[in-house]
Amino acid sequence: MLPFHGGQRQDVIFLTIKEIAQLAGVSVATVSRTINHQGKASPEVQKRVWDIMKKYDYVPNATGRSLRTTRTGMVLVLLPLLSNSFYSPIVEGIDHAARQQGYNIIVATIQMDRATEDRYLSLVRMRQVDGLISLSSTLSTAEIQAFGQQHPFVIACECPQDARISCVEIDNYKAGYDAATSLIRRGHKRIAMINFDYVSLSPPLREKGFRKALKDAGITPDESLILHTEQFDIESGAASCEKLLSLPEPPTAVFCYSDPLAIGMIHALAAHGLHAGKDMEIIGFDNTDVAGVFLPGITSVAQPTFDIGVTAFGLLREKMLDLNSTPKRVTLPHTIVYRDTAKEPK
Amino acid sequence: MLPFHGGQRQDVIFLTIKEIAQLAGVSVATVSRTINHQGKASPEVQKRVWDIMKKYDYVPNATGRSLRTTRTGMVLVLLPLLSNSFYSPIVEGIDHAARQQGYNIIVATIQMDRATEDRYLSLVRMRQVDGLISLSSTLSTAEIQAFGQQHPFVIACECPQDARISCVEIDNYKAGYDAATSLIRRGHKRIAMINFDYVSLSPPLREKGFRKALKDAGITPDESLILHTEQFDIESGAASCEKLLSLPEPPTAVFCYSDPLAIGMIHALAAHGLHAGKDMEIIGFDNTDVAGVFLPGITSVAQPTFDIGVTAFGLLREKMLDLNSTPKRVTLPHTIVYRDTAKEPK
DNA sequence: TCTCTGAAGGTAATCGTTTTCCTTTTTTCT
DNA sequence: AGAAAAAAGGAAAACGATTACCTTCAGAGA
Repeated sequence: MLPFHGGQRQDVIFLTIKEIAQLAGVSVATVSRTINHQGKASPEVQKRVWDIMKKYDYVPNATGRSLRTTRTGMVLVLLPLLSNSFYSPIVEGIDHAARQQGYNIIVATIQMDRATEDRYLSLVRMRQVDGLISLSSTLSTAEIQAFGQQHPFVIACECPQDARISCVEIDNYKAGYDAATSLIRRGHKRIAMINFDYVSLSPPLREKGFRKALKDAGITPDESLILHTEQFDIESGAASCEKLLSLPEPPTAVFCYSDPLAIGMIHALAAHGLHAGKDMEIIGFDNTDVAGVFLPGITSVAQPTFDIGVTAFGLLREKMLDLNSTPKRVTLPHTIVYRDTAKEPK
Repeated sequence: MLPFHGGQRQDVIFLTIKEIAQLAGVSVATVSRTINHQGKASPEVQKRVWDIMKKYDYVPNATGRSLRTTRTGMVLVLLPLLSNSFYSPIVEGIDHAARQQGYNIIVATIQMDRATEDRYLSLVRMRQVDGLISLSSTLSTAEIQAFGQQHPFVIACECPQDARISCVEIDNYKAGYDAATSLIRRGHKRIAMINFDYVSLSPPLREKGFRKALKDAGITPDESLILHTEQFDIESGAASCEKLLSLPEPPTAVFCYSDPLAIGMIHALAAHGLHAGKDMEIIGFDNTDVAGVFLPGITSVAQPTFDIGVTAFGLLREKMLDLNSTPKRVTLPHTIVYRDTAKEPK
């Protein structure tokens, strides 16, 4: 628990509802009711109050209001980091939905650091915000569930299977299956996967789907073609590419866990005088904006990011209205955006 | 002014300081003083209070606290949009500095929409946050100044020349001068500039610096080589490139207002079978993360983003401590990061 | 004329803290 | 030992809104 050293703002004068009431010659109740459009006051009185408020540039104090109503109108969104264009449209979706219900969202990054995450979780506990949407958490399943029991809390994109909490995500198993199938239908037989190996939930699911697709097509997965990296960044992609190229029989297509991995692949191929899309087909994941901008354009599995955001807020809203409502689990459909590095089959 | 419909959170029970006091057999004053490390209570009493708080998982209510102290410990950061990697490190810098002073930052995007911006400005007016750092505003100079007089408010990156308000930015004139000079020293004589033409403050400054560098080198700026675009995106870059290539005597080097413009140039060159860095040298701006990732690597003018963030919070802190302190204007140094599209001179 | 109803509006309690005064007890100094 | 000072802790007044409850008054219906 942090100490709190109050530093006042005594330097600027501003009016309270009491003074507005005095100036308008009515009671504070009437002013409050006027502000909140609760009728009760006659039109003439309301007009007088509005005029005074405008004249003196009155703005109600959010803190006083929140204390009384036990609601702040703010929702916290936690991201791992800001500089990942995958999250932006999700946040926009949340914001869009929140705004329609009169909420403001605030965004904070946890930098995948537990202490930082705790600092922001305590904003919820202290009721400085009304609810929380987390796009990536360092919490254990048990902790997630416990927190969700105490506060409106929704998870997007990385939902623990067994936590009783509202969440929204794509079907990662199916996404892996679809990506592999797409490459198979292009005629590839030796297909690699570069997977992310951190304690994260989606990688094993995508890999399972990937393997199943191969088996369904009568291809036995070659373990030397399934690599795991500790980061999903460009360097890891390049390193993995080198490994694959040094095999006696390199793959002709690769499914990457992320777009940066795909970019690393392309870099490494270029260093060998090879071209992604011609000498090797590549599919990335998340359809981040660089995928559409890169040369060559990167084929990528796209998540319905904006909808994920909208849905997440909807789920949170239910929880804010009734904390005891039963948690919902929503799955949204993904797509594959075909560009240069892997053409559309057929 | 928005009405406010209180929706209660009656469903979950939690303790107040009063109940903690009762359970510990002390007064609320003692509990409060213990929480805030204000001494006064004996060590034994303090321990008893901490134990009770831990046992019952007590967390002080931020709203009650804020109402009394007139401070929320939150600072609002306004961005144009989230999906621009230029802003991320600035926000990280702000966050870093804020954290050291016990503040939390919250990020919101204004989507370059006045109504949206107003909604967030009213968070400041309602005192739901203690201060505001804006990385891009749709407000007029007069409005900016007025707001800065009433609330702690700092601007970063795009500071109106004549507003009396604290701000931090680079020297855009010098940045334009340096970029041009770099190309001149590489031996180029026909140097183009693709500038941004929106009501923004930095474009004319950078252009002035660009022109001055040419003149200082004895080169008369060729007006057909100085283009203005309404967006600073990839499409505009490609379109501008086409224009330049269709000239009787195309330039051999280009200075772009942004990295996306540079990427557009590269795309268009590639479409003509030309290579950026070989057939034409290109310098972008902001050193966004795609610049380092792209093939070829994009040479770009880099702003000291993290430091801009740290400095911005420092300036805001001064204003939060004393709203009447005289505004400061800070200029930080830029650099040029050389990659493939324009080699370092000499 | 009398009662009843609804509208208009005021009074004061309340939300959960922090902090200003107090009072009481203990320690220190002479 | 006695006075002064310091330490420990409590009671209650803020902070600025919302709202439950009450009062007054005008008009309707009998």
